[in-house]
Formats: sequence, C-alpha cells, structure tokens
Amino acid sequence: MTTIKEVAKAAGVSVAMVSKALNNYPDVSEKTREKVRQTAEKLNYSPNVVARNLSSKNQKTIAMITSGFLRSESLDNSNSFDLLKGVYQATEEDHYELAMYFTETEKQQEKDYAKFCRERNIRGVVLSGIRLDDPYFKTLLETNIPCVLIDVKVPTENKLIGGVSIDNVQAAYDMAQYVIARGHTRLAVLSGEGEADVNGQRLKGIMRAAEAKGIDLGGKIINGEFKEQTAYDSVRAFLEQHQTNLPSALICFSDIMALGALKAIEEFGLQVPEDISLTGFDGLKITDYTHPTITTVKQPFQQMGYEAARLVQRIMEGKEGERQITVPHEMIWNSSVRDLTV
Amino acid sequence: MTTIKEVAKAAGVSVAMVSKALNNYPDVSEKTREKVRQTAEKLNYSPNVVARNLSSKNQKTIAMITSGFLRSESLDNSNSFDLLKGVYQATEEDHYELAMYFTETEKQQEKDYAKFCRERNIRGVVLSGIRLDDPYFKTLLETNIPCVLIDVKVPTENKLIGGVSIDNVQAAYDMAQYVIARGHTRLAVLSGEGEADVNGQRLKGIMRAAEAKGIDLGGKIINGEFKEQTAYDSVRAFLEQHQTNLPSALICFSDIMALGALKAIEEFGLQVPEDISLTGFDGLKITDYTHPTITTVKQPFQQMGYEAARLVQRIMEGKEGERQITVPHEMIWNSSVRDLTV
DNA sequence: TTTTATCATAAAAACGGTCTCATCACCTGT
DNA sequence: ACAGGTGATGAGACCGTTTTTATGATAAAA
Repeated sequence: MTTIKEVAKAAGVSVAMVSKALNNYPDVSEKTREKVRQTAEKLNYSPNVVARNLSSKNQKTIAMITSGFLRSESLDNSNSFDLLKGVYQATEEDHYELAMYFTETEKQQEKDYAKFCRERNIRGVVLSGIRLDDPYFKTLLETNIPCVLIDVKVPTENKLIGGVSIDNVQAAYDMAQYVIARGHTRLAVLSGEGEADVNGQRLKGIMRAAEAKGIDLGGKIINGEFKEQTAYDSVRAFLEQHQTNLPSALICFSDIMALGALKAIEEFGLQVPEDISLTGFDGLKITDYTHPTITTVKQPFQQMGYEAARLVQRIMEGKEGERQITVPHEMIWNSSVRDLTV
Repeated sequence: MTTIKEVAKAAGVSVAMVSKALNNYPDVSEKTREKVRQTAEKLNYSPNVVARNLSSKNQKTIAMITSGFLRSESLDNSNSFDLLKGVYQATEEDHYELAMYFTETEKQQEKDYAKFCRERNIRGVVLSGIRLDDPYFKTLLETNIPCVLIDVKVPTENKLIGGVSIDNVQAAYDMAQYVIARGHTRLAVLSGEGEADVNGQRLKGIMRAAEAKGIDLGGKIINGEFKEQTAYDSVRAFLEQHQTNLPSALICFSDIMALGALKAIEEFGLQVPEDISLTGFDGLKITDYTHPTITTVKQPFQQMGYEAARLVQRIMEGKEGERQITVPHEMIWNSSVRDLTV
C-alpha cells in the first residue's frame, strides 16, 4: 500500500504538497503538480478514503437510510433497489462515499439514524420509506445534517430538507379520470397506510376527479397497508360485505396491493377486467406479466434516487435552489380496465 | 459529537482506558470498566467507525462487489438485491462495515477491485456476477484479501477463497429428470454465457439426466446470455429454424430467459405448456404470476448472501473449515410443464 | 527486607490523510 | 535601497480512534 508519504519522498516534495497538488489547490506550481501527478501515477497511489474522511473538514459521505424491507419479499423491494441504484450512480459520479442503513420498524434500538451518521462522519442523507413524523428522523434533523426524503413533500421553511417524488396528486387524478372516462362510476380505492405522505396525495387526486363527476367514495376506501397479503384480505372482506353493490373498478395505490386484489377478486369468482376493473401504482415490471396485464403509473425510481443524491449534495455544498423535485411519471395503459362505454 | 476524549475526562481516566474498557480488554479493573461504561452511556458516546477503521489493525470492513447490473432492468436484479440483503444482515449482526461496489463490464478503468479495497481498508470481499478468470479478480487475490464468490466452485488449494452456491448440477439434473419423467424426449436447453461457472454446472446436470435416457441434445443448446431480450431473439430464431422438428420442452437456465422464451413461443403461435413445455431457474417471484406459472428452481439468494458474508468473516479471522458452502435449492412445481404420459 | 511478578493505568506513537500557518525567495513600486 | 506584496513550499497540528510501551503500585516470592 503506497501512502502519501512515499509519493512525497519519491517526488522530492513535502506531504502537504502532494495532497495539494492532487486535490487541485491553486497554490501549487504547474511544474510541481505535474511531477507529483506522475510519481503518484507511477507508484499507483490512490488516497485512502478512510484517512481522508477522518481528517478532512468537508467529508463527502452520504447515507441512504431505508425503512423496513429486510424481511419482506423481494418483489416489494425492486423499487427500493432501483432507488439505491440511482443514489449509487450519483455518488459514484461525484466521488462521494455511500453508506447504507436498512432499518426495521420493530427493532427499536437499532433505529437511531443520527447515531449511525455521527459514527460515520456522514454529512448528508437520502431517506426512503420514512415519514416526516418519525421520531428518529426528527433527532437526525437536530444534528443539522441535510436530508432528502423520497416520496414526501417537505416543509419549505427548513432549507436543510429536500424531497423527491412524482406528482402523486396528478398521477392519481389522471388514473381516476381514465377510469371514469371509460364509464366507471362505482369506484373503490385500495389505499395504503393513512400516515404515509403519498397516500394522502393520491387520495386527494382521486377525490378531485371523483367529485368533479359527482362520484361519492364514502365507505369505498379500503386499507391494504401497501402489502399484498393485507390487500388480499381486505379486498376479500370488502367484496363479501358489498356483494349486492359491487364496485366496477378498484383503484390500488400500489402494484403489490393490486396483485393481492387481483387474487382476491379471482378467488371470489369474478374476472378482471370483465367484472371488476383494476389499476395499480408504481410500475413494477411484474404488471406486464400478470393476467391481465395491469394498468398502472410508472415511477422512475432509479431517477428519483439519482435526483435525491444530487439534491442532498447540493444542499451539503450550501447551494440555494429548489428543495422539492418532481420527477415525471408515466401512465402504463395495460389491459386491466374495461371500457364500459363501447 | 462526544469523542473518546470527553468520555475520558468525564470519567477521570485516560483515553486509552476508555478504549480498552469499552473494547473488553482484560487489563482493566472492573471498577474502571463500569465507571467508563456508565459515563459513555450518559454522554451518549459511540465510537467513530472512521477513526477506528483508520487506526485499528483488524478492521472489520467487507465489501460486496457485483458486476453489471446498474443499467439492467430491475427485474434482473432482484436476486442481486436479495444477495445484498443477506450480506447486509450478516454484517450488521456482527458489527462489520459494508461497502458496495457495482461495476459495469464496459467501464474498464472503474473495475479495479483491489484499488477500491485498498482505498477503504477493506479486508474481505463478497463477489457476485464475477468469474474466476476475471483479471481484476486476479489482482485482488494477489493482495491477499479473502474473497467469497457467489455461484462459483472455487479451487480448494487457496485458503483465502471461498464459494457459496446451490448444487447446480443436482438442481439441473432434478429438473431434467422431472421433465423427462413426464414423457418429454425432444429437449432443448436455453443456456447462459458459456464462461459462467453455473452454466457449465447446470449443463452437466442436464446432460447426465439426458444421457441416462439416451436423449441427444446435439444442436439443441441455445445461448440466451442470461438476458430476456437475447433469449427472446434466440428462441425465436431457433423455432423458425426447427419448425419441422420442434422440441417438446425447453429448459431455461434463468427465469429471466424463460420469460423471453415464453414470449417468443407465444408470438410464434404456440402455447405453453400445450405445445411446448418450459422451465426456469432462480425462483423469481414473477414466475408465480405469469401465464402459465413457470416451473423453476428456487435459489435462496438472501441466505446465500448471508452465508457468504459469514464465510468471508471466518476466513478473515483465520479460521479453518470448509471453503465451499452449498445451500439448499427448492423445486417449484408450477404449471409450465405438460405431462405427456397421461 | 529485597526482588520479582502482576496488575492497572497513562503517555505517546501510530493510522494516512487535510489544512493552517510560517517561511522564504522573488518581484514590484517608490 | 527598502517596504510590501506575491507565489511556492514545508512543518506541524489535527481528525478520533487503537495499540504499544512505559510507569507506578501492589502483591507474591525469595
């Protein structure tokens, strides 16, 4: 392992000069810089990031903190992984270090984000699957570490917080409009946890579209907790309870839940989309392989991760600018919605 | 940020004592140890892992190096992600640090694994998607860093290398036997890249089962490169070329390729499993949602990651023992294979 | 009583960098 | 000729730990 000292000796300059030369400090003569560069190259030297991270004032390390998916099935995580890929890509391009922290909601003592960051000299964080009212997130904020949240609209007053998401209101509105335009008036919604930010946004979009057409959703909002099994159970129960007045379309707030709903509907003896139409949300690839393929909203998770990492870097560098980034979503018009108007 | 110095001052002992007390060194009196523990607790102190990593002789940092999936579709990565989850879980349990390195085959200059490890004081590596003859892997070995490879049978003479995989020969053999037992004799195989270790293993298993029944696979081995699109193209071409003598079953070496094959078969105007039976490999969840569901071999990727991380830790600690771990696979008997014997 | 282990502790040297400051040579303007 | 500025350089403090080595106190052995 060649160290900076060896490079210094070989180049006949001081250690400080080597550091400055390689880090593009202005107060280094071109001659010295070139000499240092060449000897570093020759000795195959590359700085130790651990040492740099310890000594430097401005560490370039960010963390990605994600809540609750170690246990869950791989299918549920493909979006988390795409996020990670995006974050990774951005950090790699800008020579940042990336640390990951996966937390489980049930392991209380393990959830201290601030401690995780403090221990690792982390100066910026991308969070996903975490809510604004998470107590550990609050303590993290108190440490003045810039945070960017995925899928959350952040309060504008705190310049250290950013957010990245699609326009969930618009996407849900578009989806509801599409369904309504195909003649559906008896709508039901399979939503996630009420506390999640996206959940409220999407509900707002649906409401807006429904009210415009005078459609009432009272009692038609099912909670599926963003989980396949819960979705299955809830939809099953809902169908049995509303046998006499079944909805003609079920709008789901995640593809995972749509899969559970699809199963519940089929086992109830009904067909999608002949008897009940169905829509998803997220754009998992699996929606292209189900029978029928599921109409859904595709979120660009990898891009979201990338933008989040870039945004947190900008905040770390003290730059001004927009703290809320909206990335484009894409409607995937598959075949799970029946057109009642023809 | 409370440092070890502040704890030392508050406890009225030296910095060295704090370090030793908290790291369970034997030469610390119980009284001091307890006092240090309590003040550390009170001051909410937790050691800085960056500093520790720099100073300590035996760093507890491992890396997971994975080749070629940043670009690819999320579906292809669910196994990689499960691996990562397993590795993460093991590192977290044992208080190891984990660094990730995703490489792309085309970015030559970015592929220096040894450099990556050197820069980060990494002392053990889990590699996936990497072949024994990878030149960068070879240079990594020269640095005497313990390596554990996923999906590779490693040479036994080097005690610093380990491997984790299922019994690919047996799994492929089982699958072929199953297909043959259902009356199929006109088999074709959709294999991956010939250089991959698993590819050879699986082929061996198929061959063994086929030869036992006197089935000839000559000219029936299609290369799908482990990619959906390539699989689609290759199968399409194969079908057109063998119109007069179509196989009755196609054994695929990955679920991803099976998806491509399924599409190709259907677009060719044939049905699975009525006209051609199909099997996959890997056990991706999507195989339960396709139409028909795909019979496949399920690999426990998360467990493989976990075992790999544990194994590399054992090697790092200088422990003896088996360097090749075989984890159990599971056959998923879905509905993509037709029984010709009934 | 003196010598020798043993134990508990502290001081200080690493680890491999960054970065502040002091130094010095050289130029410029008066 | 001299003060003042500028540009290039190196010495050394520092980051927060671990780990080696030195030191002093106490107990056991001679």
